[in-house]
Parts: sequence; structure tokens; C-alpha cells
Amino acid sequence: MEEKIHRPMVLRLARYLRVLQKLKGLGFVKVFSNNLGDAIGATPAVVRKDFSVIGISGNKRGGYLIDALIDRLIEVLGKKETERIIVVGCGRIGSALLDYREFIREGIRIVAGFDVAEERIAPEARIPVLPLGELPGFVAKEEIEVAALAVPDQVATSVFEMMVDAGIRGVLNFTSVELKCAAACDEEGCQQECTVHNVNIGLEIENLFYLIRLKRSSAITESVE
Amino acid sequence: MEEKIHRPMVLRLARYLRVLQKLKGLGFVKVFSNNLGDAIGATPAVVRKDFSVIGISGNKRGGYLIDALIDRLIEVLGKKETERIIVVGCGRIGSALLDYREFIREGIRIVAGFDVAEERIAPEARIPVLPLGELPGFVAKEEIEVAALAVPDQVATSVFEMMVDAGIRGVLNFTSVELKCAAACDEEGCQQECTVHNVNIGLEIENLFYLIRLKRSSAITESVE
DNA sequence: TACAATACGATATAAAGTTATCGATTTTCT
DNA sequence: AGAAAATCGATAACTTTATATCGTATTGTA
Repeated sequence: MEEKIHRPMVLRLARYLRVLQKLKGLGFVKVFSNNLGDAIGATPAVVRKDFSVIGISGNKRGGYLIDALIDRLIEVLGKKETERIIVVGCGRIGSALLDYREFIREGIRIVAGFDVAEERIAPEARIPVLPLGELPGFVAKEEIEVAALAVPDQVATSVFEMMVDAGIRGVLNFTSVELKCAAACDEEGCQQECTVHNVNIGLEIENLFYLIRLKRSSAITESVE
Repeated sequence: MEEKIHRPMVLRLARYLRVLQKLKGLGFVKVFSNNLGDAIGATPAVVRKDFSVIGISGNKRGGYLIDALIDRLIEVLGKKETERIIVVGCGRIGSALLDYREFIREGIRIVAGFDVAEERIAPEARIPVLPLGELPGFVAKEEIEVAALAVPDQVATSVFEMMVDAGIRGVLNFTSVELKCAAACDEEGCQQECTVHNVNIGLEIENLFYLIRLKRSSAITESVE
């Protein structure tokens, strides 16, 4: 009883929401499980299962009402006020993030960047870039909970620990270091927990090469024979 | 019999390799399953399982020999000559990729960028940026198989189809459009298959917010009670 | 030389997640 | 109005992935 909302499912829910908002923008009112499945790369069965888990019923023959779906998804995924984040490390990747305008459309707002390099500090910029030392104060004052980490590997863990101490609870990690909250929580009554998601572009590319090599020599999932 | 190499495992194998190469650089000779597990965020049992699947034995009491592991991993993951890729779309994200120096250390080389905007074309740059129209010829001549796609969402599918037609077999997709190879392979005898990995930063951030909200109201995996 | 400690290896078990099946219901077409 | 088609909903089966257990071998120490 009481089906669980597991991680892959949460990701799908967020995708549904995006697609649905686009559909609504186009004037659609209803949607079918197989359309949604196509749109996010899942089977109709998965879509129906997901919706049933979050307690949404469609019409027996007529698909799902987009408005109701959107409302429920927003409810489940959490209030969608603008989500405020910071970017730590404003090198190539970090500054690309600062410039990435799509975030606004997605309800995400970068409120500041942080760096150690003098020449990158720019407190008056559209998105201010501040010295790393000011991070703890800023995070506390602005109640920031999520950050993107794009510093050099060598300093990744130490900067990470500092962020967790400052109150950051979720990190999108662009370094290739495996960040463990344990490292920052060695002390006794440490209640801080920090969720880390890794975005490892190099690894993804390597993996692509592996998979296409594999396909060429025909193997893995398909045609075992 | 004949354990399979599944996807999550492949990702781990690539991570092992990186860690091992660093360890070797530090002069280490042997390594234990729990150390490696810590380094990549897995349990010792997983590490041993993985190694047993790819046919590597450690010393009963003494851990694994790093050199042997590295050799075997390189063998399994495929020859590690430099992996050549292109970047399609040289806007904010695309040009960040072009500038990303870490790739070199990871054996990945971006050999060209492509774009439609006149002002971004720069055939003489360190990494040349060419008009999109030249992509098919370039891909054929240089035998490129993998590309990063960082174009605006609106043109994502059409550019993708063009790339697949040109011979691209693996795509790292930075757009928020779900790319399906089917779309590019509607014709009959279409043998082209293209593996797509999605890197959806906005989605990852949303997901982080969701997870930390969830933790705050104590639920999910831990403490069901 | 014998015993204790440790870490591997393999099998088995469990948990998670996806797909398949089947009945029910509503809409549409004749 | 009646029949057929289509899609939802729930359960169950199956596949995939991770964990746990236990035996074994090796090394170090007494």
C-alpha cells in the first residue's frame, strides 16, 4: 500500500509539468498517457502509474485534464515560487550558468556568484559576483538553500564543506569529485544533510563512446543471440 | 552465468578508472574495495561485484593491483585514444564547452564547433567554429561520432535529425527537448541508431529543491515510521 | 607453526522499478 | 440505441540492480 515516490519518478513528474505547461500554452485541454509518454520518453503505462501514485485520475476514455494535472504536479513538486540559487566558482562553467537565460523561464533565479579571483569580482553586475568569503553571510541573510558548484577539483571538497556549514542543503556538482556530506558532518550532533547531484560531462561523453562501441559490436540489451 | 555489464555499472567503471589513475599518479600500487567504494560513492560489495563481472581478481588479503585494474578497465571501456567530438550550437553553453580545458586531461578533444550565427563563425580559432551547413561534410571527413548539442530548444529536433543523418551516433543533449532517434529514422531501412544522454540543468535544480523540501518534512527512503 | 584478523568471491536474497495483463467505462459511429 | 473502439486503473509478473551472508585464502603475529 501507499506507493512511494521514487527518484526517477520525481524527475519524470518535473518533465510532465513542463510539457503540460507548454501544451496549455498552445490551448490544449486534455492529454493522453501515450502522448505524454512520447514527450518525455516513457511508456504510457509508466505515465498512468505515476499519475495514480500521486493521486490523479483521468477520465476513463478521455485522457487527463491538463489544468488539474498541472495543479496537482505543482502541489506535489512543491510551491513554484521562483527558486533562488547561487553559483560558486565563476570560471568557464560557472559564468556560463550566470549567463544562462533559460533559467528564468524555468522559475530559477541565480541571485549571486562567488569566486576567489579578484578579477571576477563584480558586485554591481546584473548578477553580482562576490568574494567567496562573503558566502556564509550571504547564504544566511538571503536564506539560500541550493547552489551550483563549479570550482576547480582541487578545492572542491573544502569549498563544499564551507557551503554546507553555511547552510546549503542541495548542491549541483559540476566538479568531478565525489562529494560526500559525511565529510562535512564528522562532528557529533551534525544534523546538516546536503543532497548532491553530479553533472559530470566528461564522464557522460566517455559513456557515450562506450555505448556506441558496444552497439557496433552488437551486444548488451538487444539481440543477445 | 555470464553476468552482464549494465548501465549504472559502466558509469562506475569509468569512475574507477579515473580514481585509479590519480592513485597511480600518487605512487600507490594496491587499493582496497572499500577505498574505491568511498571514492566513487559505492559500497565495497558493489566494487567487488563490478570487478568480478569484468573478470578481475584481487589478492585474497591484499586488495587489487592498480596497474592491472587500469589495464583491464581501459580494455573493457574501449581503447582510450583521444575521443574526438564536436559542439553544435555555440551560444552560452556551447562556448563554455569549447573553453572547458578539463576535457583534454580526460582524453576528450573538441575538434570543432558549429553555429548558424555569422558573428560566431571563426574558422581560424584554436577550436574552429564553422557554419552549421558544413557539419555533414565535416563529420563524414573527420569521422566524428559523438557531439554535444547546445542549440535553442526550438531548433533542437531538426538539428538533431541533421546530425544523425550526417552520421553522428551519440549525442550529449543540453536542450530540454526529449530527442528520439525514431524521429530521424522514420524511413524504412534506417539502420542509424543514435544514443542520447540528456543533461538538463534546470530539471536537476528543480529536483534538488524537491528533495530538500521532502527531507524537511521527513519522508521518502529513510525513516518510514 | 598455529591462530587471529582481514578482505576477497560467489551465491543467494531482497528491493526497486518497469512492463504486461485484464477488466471497466465512456465516447463515438452507424 | 446498440455495438465497437479506445483508454484508464489496478494488480501481478518480471527484469534489473543492490545488499547480505558465508566460506576461503593470505598475511601478520605470537
